Amino acid sequence: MEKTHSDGSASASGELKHLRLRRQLQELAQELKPGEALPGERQLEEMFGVSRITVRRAISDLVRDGELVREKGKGTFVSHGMVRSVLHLASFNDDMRAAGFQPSTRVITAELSEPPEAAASHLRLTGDAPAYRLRRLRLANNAPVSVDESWLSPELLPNLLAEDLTGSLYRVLSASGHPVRRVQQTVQASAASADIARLLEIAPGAPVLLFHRRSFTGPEEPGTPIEYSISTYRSDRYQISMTLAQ
Amino acid sequence: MEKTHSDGSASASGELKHLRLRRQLQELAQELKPGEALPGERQLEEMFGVSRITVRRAISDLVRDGELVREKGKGTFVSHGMVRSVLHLASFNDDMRAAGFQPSTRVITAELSEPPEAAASHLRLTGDAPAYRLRRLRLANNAPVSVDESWLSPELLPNLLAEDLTGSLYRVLSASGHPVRRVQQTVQASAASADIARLLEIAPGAPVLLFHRRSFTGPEEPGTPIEYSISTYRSDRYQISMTLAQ
DNA sequence: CGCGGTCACTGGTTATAACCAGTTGTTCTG
DNA sequence: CAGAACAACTGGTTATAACCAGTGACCGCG
Repeated sequence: MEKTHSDGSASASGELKHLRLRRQLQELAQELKPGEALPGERQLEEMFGVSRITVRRAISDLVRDGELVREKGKGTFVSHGMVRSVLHLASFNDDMRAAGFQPSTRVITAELSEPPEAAASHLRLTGDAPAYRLRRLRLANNAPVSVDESWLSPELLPNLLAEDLTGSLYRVLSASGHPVRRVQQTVQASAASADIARLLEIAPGAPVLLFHRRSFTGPEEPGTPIEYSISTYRSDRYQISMTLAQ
Repeated sequence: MEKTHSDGSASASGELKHLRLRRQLQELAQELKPGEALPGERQLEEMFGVSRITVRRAISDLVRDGELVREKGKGTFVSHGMVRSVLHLASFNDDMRAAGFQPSTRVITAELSEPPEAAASHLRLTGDAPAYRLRRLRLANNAPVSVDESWLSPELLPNLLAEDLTGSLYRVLSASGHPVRRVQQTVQASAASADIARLLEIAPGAPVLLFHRRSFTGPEEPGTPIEYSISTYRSDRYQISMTLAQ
């Protein structure tokens, strides 16, 4: 059998090879369960008669869309599910449970450390004054959904590092006498940085939902700043829901 | 001078070539103004002594992050600015003006057409009943910010296609006796599809903020469905802001 | 039996090359 | 002078190739 050869642009049918392969791989993935492995890249290039770079391109697109997951040395796997969250001062754990998932939290970092400018400014820290830095991976059914990076006031929370930080942070703040009463936050779409991507098990550059949050405690308006945080959610496993009226 | 040659992995300094080049290109872009062109890919490979695929990789990352913009046949350009929107029933135009941008709207499609299942379901259309389909590109200072794809009820709006659709759609609905009183929407991060990417002048796969919206009119609760829409916003030019309290 | 090394696999990076398709500017012809 | 054709540029796609680094299984040695 004579092999047809191509150095660029669309195939005979007018469709780009990587787009066609992408669809083919989607179909292949649908016959598998979450966590199951696809054939390796070199196998796929034999199976579909394309170059490895075309295979990688098709897989990269699917990885970015959250349909596939790649692990160096191990392979490429079928991906997971999604949570929809209403915007309110609810805990991650409650949201996950409401959606039928089993939440858990892995504390990656809990330390006193010098905060970035935005956090220092919100927490009204002067000079090189340190703040608590918590970096936590939030999971649903043991699959990563978000990375929360929080900076907290050491003045208000002298014993924070002695607390159990694997549950709701807001519950911990409340039990310490500092319930979060008000939050200002922004939401945007972004591309996952390399280290966040690794934690969330997504490709660097995959779309993520990014929250920047400034939290306040105390009864007065606007309240005393207590937390500055950046939360990064996997786009395939988390979205926001709301009702607006006038 | 002897050319050093590499077939993979990190350079002598331990840093991946495409990451180093990415930083170098960021610096180069900072010396330019939005809209100004970078040197072409083949020039960049000469300038930085890397292969074209490495140049393309570095540029792709910056395009995905919204820092650069690529146009086939024309070149690669420095990118634009950002709007922050509070979640409310405000118009796109008002939001843009509030942020100091000059809004405009380009109507790409305005037709009667068969709606997708989700739109038909919301609008309570039966069988093959058509709906109005509006596809509009929303711009700020003549640069694309979002693509709005709306499906509207022909029953409530018999003369919609005769209206001026380059302003606020909600104002048109209001003037037709059907003010939007309530909206249910979800927000997620997603990767731009090829056709949306083209309209928004971003790379296919770049992160975008995706709104799915169900709008209701009329005084009763929940109201009469009048619009189903999907809006896709460039992540580098649009984000959401909110205050939550308890 | 346990640990370390090797091998065969995995994905990741980078190279050169070829070709396609879009854009723009210049030149030639009617 | 206007339009068409051509050339030189642009980014986009795909190929083959080489090498790197991670993973897991298997084998050999202590």
